[in-house]
Amino acid sequence: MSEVKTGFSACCQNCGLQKVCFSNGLMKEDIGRLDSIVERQAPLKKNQHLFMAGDKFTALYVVRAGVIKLYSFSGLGDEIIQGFYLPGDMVGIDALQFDVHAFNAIAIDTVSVCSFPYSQLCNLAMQIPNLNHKLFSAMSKEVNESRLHSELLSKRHADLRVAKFIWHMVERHAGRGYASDVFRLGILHRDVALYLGLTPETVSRILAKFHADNVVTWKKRN
Amino acid sequence: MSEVKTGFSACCQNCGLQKVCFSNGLMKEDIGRLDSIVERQAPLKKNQHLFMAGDKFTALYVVRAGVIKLYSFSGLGDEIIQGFYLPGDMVGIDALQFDVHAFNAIAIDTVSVCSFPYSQLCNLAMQIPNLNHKLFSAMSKEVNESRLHSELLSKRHADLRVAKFIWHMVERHAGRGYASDVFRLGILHRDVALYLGLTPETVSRILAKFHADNVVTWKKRN
DNA sequence: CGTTACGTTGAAAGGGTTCAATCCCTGTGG
DNA sequence: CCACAGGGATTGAACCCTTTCAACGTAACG
Repeated sequence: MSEVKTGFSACCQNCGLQKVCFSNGLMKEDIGRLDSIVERQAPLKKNQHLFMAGDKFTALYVVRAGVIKLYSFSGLGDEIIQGFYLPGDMVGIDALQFDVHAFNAIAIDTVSVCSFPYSQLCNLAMQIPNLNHKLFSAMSKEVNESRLHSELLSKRHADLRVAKFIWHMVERHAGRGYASDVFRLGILHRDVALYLGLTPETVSRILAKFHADNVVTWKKRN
Repeated sequence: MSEVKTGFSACCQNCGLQKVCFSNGLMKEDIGRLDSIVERQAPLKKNQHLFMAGDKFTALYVVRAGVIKLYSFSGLGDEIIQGFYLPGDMVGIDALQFDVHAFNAIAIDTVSVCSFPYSQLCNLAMQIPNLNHKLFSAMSKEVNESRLHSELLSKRHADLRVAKFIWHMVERHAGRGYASDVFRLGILHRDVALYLGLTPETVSRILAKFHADNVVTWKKRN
């Protein structure tokens, strides 16, 4: 779906996502070694799970194309959305604490991922200090993203949340070199609402208001 | 302030926090090596900063006694509280992404911390696979805590947020072996409110309601 | 003993939720 | 090719809860 050039990356060296992948900045030689442990499975279809809460932890993933939604359930029934992962983002860090996944990860799109078996990744990291640091950095990034989410949720006014959310998505797209002023956001209003702690109706109304003010234009476009 | 037995831990070996510290589970010998790089400075006084946003990253910290508040500012003026760190918790992970601290860390209490200079910690981690894994695990824990915070904030009803917050604090105290049904929560209502995305007034009202229902009792007690 | 900072309590106002009805788009099957 | 079904988006009106603003109470500290 999303207009991503996957770049037909049979290997890391000519992957179009090098600038956003955690491998960015490693020496060519080291990237090669990393490449040798990557497993690239068949793409996930829409609504297929990458992993589910409770699954045993085996590997860290990097999104290659599409969007992954991380979510869980609270108390009874209500879904909580923790984040959306775009190409280049690392998924699965939640499982490192207990060797078991704490959340569910589902494909919103058709999604393909690079899979890094944890034990092998660890071995490699022990030999390549830079790689180890990159992993730390990626995890720190995950923490900070999550804190940003908290910041969003603590805004009292719904329009601020929506505005910041859109802005954040624009930035992430820009950081990936995609056209950032016009892009397809393959995320349901329902999911945006859940992510922002709002209802779909509210999101709809606010977007309508933005539209009226010509801040944002449509056809699933921004 | 908080009735913590600091245990006069001149070194890690006889520290009372071993069970909650990230070093938990390492071999005695390795803990010794870890101990050799720890720096234990003079305690922070109330309202003294451990680090501030923008500070260069030099070390990871583990709280030994007291409570650290992690916070930042949004847009203009309004404070956002990201979390409270109790003894045994690791602070400073936010800085790993860019080698610069993203948030402010301030002492709520009198606080003492163990400081682990990052470069030395890294060196050590490269030699002790278990230690490296513990670091990953600690970061994952940080991510998951943060996601829990998001979950709190996405609750619509204020009383649920407060209840879950108290419950979470009770659990954390219990996990540290403190009396979990009666403890001193050295956190201002103002700070609780900010952490929960509410106003102090609302928190006050809800606590009063809980009190009336005999769910929670007082004198800064639970 | 007065000052300051924090907590409580009250009443009014505003904004988001809720529930329900309608619309729109996509995909399906005749 | 068109009609229909179904999921999601939109819109409307009433309600409810939190915020806001203000005043008052209270504990700590010099």
